[in-house]
Order: sequence, then structure tokens, then C-alpha cells
Amino acid sequence: MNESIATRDPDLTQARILDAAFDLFVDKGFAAVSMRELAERSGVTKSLIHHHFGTKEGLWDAVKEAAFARYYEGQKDELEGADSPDPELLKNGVTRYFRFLQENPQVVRLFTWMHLEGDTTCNEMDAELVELGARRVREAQDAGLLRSDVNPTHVVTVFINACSQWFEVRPQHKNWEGIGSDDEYLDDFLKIFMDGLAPRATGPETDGN
Amino acid sequence: MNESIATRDPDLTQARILDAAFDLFVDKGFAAVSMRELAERSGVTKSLIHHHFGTKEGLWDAVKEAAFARYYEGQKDELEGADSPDPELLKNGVTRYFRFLQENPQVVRLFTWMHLEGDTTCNEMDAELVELGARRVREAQDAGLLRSDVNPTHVVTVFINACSQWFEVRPQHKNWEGIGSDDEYLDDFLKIFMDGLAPRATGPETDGN
DNA sequence: GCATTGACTGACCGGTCGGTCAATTAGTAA
DNA sequence: TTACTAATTGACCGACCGGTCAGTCAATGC
Repeated sequence: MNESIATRDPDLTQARILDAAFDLFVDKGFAAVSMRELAERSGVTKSLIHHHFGTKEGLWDAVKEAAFARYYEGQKDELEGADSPDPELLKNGVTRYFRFLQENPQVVRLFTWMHLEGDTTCNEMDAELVELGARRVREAQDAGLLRSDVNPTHVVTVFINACSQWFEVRPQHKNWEGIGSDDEYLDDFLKIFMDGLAPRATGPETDGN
Repeated sequence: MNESIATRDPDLTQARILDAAFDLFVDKGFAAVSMRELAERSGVTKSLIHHHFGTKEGLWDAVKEAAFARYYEGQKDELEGADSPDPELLKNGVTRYFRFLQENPQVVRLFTWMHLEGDTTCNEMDAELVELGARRVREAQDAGLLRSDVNPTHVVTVFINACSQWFEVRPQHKNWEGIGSDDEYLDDFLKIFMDGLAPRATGPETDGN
């Protein structure tokens, strides 16, 4: 706050503002954050934020765009990295997604704010990621590695829901009696999820296809 | 708005204010709602709200308390209504919970706001409900009707998460390609969930090892 | 040198915020 | 009727809101 910028660097300034705004918006929500607060946190004047981002909504949009772009790139890379259909692949996919949310709690909160707002700006990208995952599931189904009587999109949705909601409510549930650690929850979920997705014995014999 | 109260009825007035506040807070979140807006919506003066509820926070607390009390009573009754341990019971429990959220989308949003706020006022009641459900699961496990190598609390948590997150993001996902209706999602989830919870073949019978 | 551009500032704007308060009004018990 | 209590009102408060604007200041090109 006391330090002023050594030399004029608009890019760095914008990055500073975006960082502070990300933290504050994620923490308190859009409506509960004031421009003055944002200015103080990022060490610039309120007017400067308006200069770079126009309105408060403009800044909020920029924050969401930047955060989601990072998320999107990371997830897309991981989804496209895998190749051969394999149940182990699904398990790893779930685990990686779970780890990602675990390490990025702010992303969970950001998405939750956006959902409550009815924000649809990231809808196509979101849909694309799920579509990518669903395609993997369908490949595994066609290869006879996963049961085929469930909608692949729902398979992906179930694990996304089970993971993201876990971290969304984690702060409240943390010290509940009977509830385990992140890893224990993940283990139990994977047991249920993977065994529940195992190919069904449709006939009298062991399903070999 | 035009109608004024025929005769003074403080209870009715408070109920009116609570109703309007519930709708507005659930819709826009605590910070984004103004006392003037609340007053106009409930057809009373701003001062009158302060008279009955003290502060804006006081009204918010009252709204949350009332809503959660209703939720708590309903859920508790359903959980205590069941008696014999039975896998069908778990399936019915999931279905009933799913239907409840389906019919009460505002409750989903309210809880999400509360989670983001870090609200812990309903934590004990929440924990009690999950504990009740977990006890049912444990009974079924002890009776050999469900696999025993998973934490009963996690079993309950998984289905709560899968259901509530579904409705939390539903407005955004509604017209995604590949995604089905509420009922189709529930069916697919139940397939995975129930089969994933079936007792494992550890013994002499048809064993895959 | 000088003009131009854009980053950056601080004072200021009208409006809205949550909350208060004295005064009025309607029920109620004596 | 009277006295009391509580519901209800509208005017009002200081603080804060998001946003604007004229102007300063540093870099860049000529």
C-alpha cells in the first residue's frame, strides 16, 4: 500500500488490480466489495481502476474471464493428453480433477458465485470440457470397459458434482464427527463410483465383450 | 403494494416481511438487497422492518432460521419414519431428497449463499441429519445389505453432493447437448450409486479374482 | 526542443445505503 | 373514558456508494 510503483507499467498495474479483485470478489462476492476497497488492496487509486476496466462490472468480468481461461486451458490439456480408453483413465481423471479443486479452493468459490448469479459467459467452454470427458467415457463404454446403460454426460456430471460440492461445503463440514479427510472421501467415492460403473453382467455368463 | 393492512396484525406483518426477504435474499444474495427494496416488496415501511427485526443482518438471520427449521423438520421426519434396514430404503431416501430439492430450488440457493458466507448457524442440525442418515447406512452395512468398506458418512455425503450440486448448476446446464432431464440424471446416478454400494463378493461365490 | 498520448491522481458529484427518531395510530386493559 | 403499549409512519442523518472530470506527470515520436 505504501509502496508506489517504481515506473509506470500499465500491464503490471492491471495484473495487480486483477489479483486483488480476484481475491476480494472470491472472498466476499461481487456486491459486497467496494471500489474503494479494491483500490486500497491493489495499491492504486479508484480512478485508475475505472481507467483500466471501465466499471465495477467490467472488472468483475475481466476477473472471471482470466480465471476461467486458466482453468479451461489446464483442464483441456489434461483431457486431451490421455489416449487409450481405460477404466483406470476415468479413475485418474476423477483424481486429477479432485486434486485440482483441492489446490484451487478459490476457483470453487468463484464458480459458485457465478452459478448463483446465473452467469453464462463460460457456458460454451464448460460444455466443451464436459463433452470432451463424456467422449472418453463413451469410448470406454464402446470398448466394454464401462457399463453402457448410463448417459456418458451424466457420468461426468456425477463426479464433477461429487467433487465440487465436497469442496464447496468442506469449510462447514470439516470437523464433523464421522467425516474423513479429503483423501478418505475421495477413496470412498472412487470405490462406489468405479464399481458402480463396472460392466453389468447382462447374461448368465461373464460378460466378455 | 397498494393494499394496506386492514387491521394491525404484527404476526402477519412479520410473516410478510420474512416472505419477501426470503425471495429477495435467495434471488440476489444478502449484500445485493437493500432495505428499501425489502420494504417495497413486503408492502411496509423500512422503519417497520427495523422495528421488527432490528438490523438487516437480524432479518437475514431470521430468514435463514425459519427456512432451515422447515427443512430440518421435514428431513428429520422422513429419516425417522423409515425402520427396517434395506437397500431399497437408501434408494428411496436418495429419491426423496432429490425430489425435495427439485421442488424447493430456493432452498438450494439459500444453502449455497450460506456456504459461501461461511455461515455455521445450522451446522449442528445439519450434522444431526447426516448422522441420522449415516446410522441407517451403517445398519444396512451390518445386515450385509451394503458394502462395509466405505465410511457411512461419506455414503450420505456423496449422494447429498451429487443431488444438491445438480440443482445448483442446473440453470446453466439445462440445455446442454447430451445432458438429460432431472429424472434421467437421477436414474443414472442411482444405477451407479446403488450398484457401487452393493456388497462386494469377498467370499467363495462367483468371485472375479 | 516540442507535441502527443495514455497512465495516474485527487477532488468532487448525485444518489443510495443502513439506521434513527419523534410523532401518529390502533388495539387493549383499567 | 383514560392510560398504556406496541405497531406504524415519514422525515431525516452521516457514511458510503460507483462514477466523473479536469488536470498532472511520465514516456514516446518527431
